Amino acid sequence: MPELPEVETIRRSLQPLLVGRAVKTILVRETRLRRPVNVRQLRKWIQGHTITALNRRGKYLLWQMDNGSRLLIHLGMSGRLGYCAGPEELEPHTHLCLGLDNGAQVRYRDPRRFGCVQAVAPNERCGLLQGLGPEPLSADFTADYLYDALHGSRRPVKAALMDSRMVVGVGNIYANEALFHCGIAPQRPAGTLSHEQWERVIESVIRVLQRAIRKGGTTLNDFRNGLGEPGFFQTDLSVYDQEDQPCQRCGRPICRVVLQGRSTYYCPACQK
DNA sequence: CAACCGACCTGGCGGC
DNA sequence: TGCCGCCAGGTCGGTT
Repeated sequence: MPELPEVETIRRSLQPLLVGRAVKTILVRETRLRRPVNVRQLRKWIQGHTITALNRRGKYLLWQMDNGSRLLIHLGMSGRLGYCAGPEELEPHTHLCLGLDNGAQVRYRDPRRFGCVQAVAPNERCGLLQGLGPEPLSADFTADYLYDALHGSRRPVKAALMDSRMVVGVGNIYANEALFHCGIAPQRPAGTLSHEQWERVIESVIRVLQRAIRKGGTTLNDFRNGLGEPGFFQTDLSVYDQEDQPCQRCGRPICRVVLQGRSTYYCPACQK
């Protein structure tokens, strides 16, 4: 479900409600996520402490606590975080409930259980965050960097964009969309792009992510922000899930192929 | 070693 | 109506 714009949307919706609040109770109803939830660590480092900031790194949400620890949450494919002001009925697949000092709860739901919830001790470096590439909306995401890093690479440019060691936060939807907007074919070997083409790729990635954030993310099925509200970027999708639909630029049908085991959409006429 | 591929899960949908 | 196969926004570890 969530790529960078969706995680950022959740972050922005929850931040004003969480910062300054203490986590009083932690209820873990299911520990079998992608990696087992370590309940002891959660109680030790998170329970009883106050949230000082809500940050994001790629697709990870990072709750900064006043003792220097962090609560790291990844939503996988189907994860949701929801703020409940009152004692609403628990929805299915609610694996974690964090009770706040104002009586509200933050609930983590994840039917497929591909997500991750982990407490990181103060000053501990978290393995999951090691080796991540630059943020696409930061000054580190440059054509120089990508041109050098992918020089000589024969892997498809789309695979490179979706590799979190290259750049974080770009998933299947936005990789497809960005490549359409800069006119580069997804299967094009990354090492064949010129410096100027990387500049256009970067410009497209940034623009599509920013527009998606402005629209509150893409709700294909079930994405909701922390307040339960959907996003609206799905109406702006140019190629993702648009097989056989006319290309916006040339009118020829959008093609779907499978690349790296992922559905890949593009216009063979407009993208070279 | 870069690059590919299956595995991890549940739910929803289309086809028969 | 119901069953079956396929597909899904993401990683990661093992294999080639």
